[in-house]
Amino acid sequence: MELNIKDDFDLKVIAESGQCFRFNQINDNLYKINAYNKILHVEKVKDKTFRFDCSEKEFKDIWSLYFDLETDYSKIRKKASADSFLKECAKYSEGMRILNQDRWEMIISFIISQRKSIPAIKTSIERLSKLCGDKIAEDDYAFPTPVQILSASYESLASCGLGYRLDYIKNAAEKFYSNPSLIDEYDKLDDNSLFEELKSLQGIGDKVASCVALFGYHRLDFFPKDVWINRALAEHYPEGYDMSRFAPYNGVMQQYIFYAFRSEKR
DNA sequence: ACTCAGGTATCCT
DNA sequence: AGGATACCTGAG
Repeated sequence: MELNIKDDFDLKVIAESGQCFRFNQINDNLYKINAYNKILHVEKVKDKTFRFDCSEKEFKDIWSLYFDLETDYSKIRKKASADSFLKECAKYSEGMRILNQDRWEMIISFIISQRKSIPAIKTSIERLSKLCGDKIAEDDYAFPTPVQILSASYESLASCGLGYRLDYIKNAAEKFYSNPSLIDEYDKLDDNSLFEELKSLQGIGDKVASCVALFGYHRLDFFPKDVWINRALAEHYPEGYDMSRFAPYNGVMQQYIFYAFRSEKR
């Protein structure tokens, strides 16, 4: 199906914003997404017009929410004009959206992310999915469920390059296997309680908890601080960065800074 | 060969 | 509360 999207929607910006690890470029205007046990190809066919290789029903049921199409991102982006550096970042990052991604996948993916480069994170996730996730296409595998991870042998999991994070992942799998409704119950919590619950998991600290809250629970006010953000803030806000100005959209501002600053400095 | 990567747990003071 | 240090492994 084809869709005209007037609001901010740039595949490259989203794919390289670091919020997703299974959203990859095939060629200039074509991207492939692995999410929610499905493969989706999205092609930009002309300005503001995109082709999705799925039915209208599937789009309505899954992808509309995944892309957060009900939220007006151009409106949020304009708020960045209140700050000169953010204005510049937002302009560079036009087309950014915060995806609604699978919560369990975000928990494990961001546990994996610690002290890894983005390519290395992607490699680990692909290996893990191929090892124990459902086959959903010719050479594509869904992200494994808790029980699928628990059913895999320790040696086979270790071969996914997870390193010391493997024990964290197994702990999380046990916790959510024994209480499958917990993942969605977390969504009833307010931001601070959610943050504390996530941090109670082994291997989840401030940064990973913020990422899971922002990208899995769509709490748009979380502002994950990674090495790039810390460098950007040190360089541009030596006196300190004031979070209160952009509430409740600090997380969107964080994505603007991350994408723009990392693209420029890398 | 060697450094560093979207950090966190643990052990200090 | 805040600072220092070790940590599996892959990508450049």
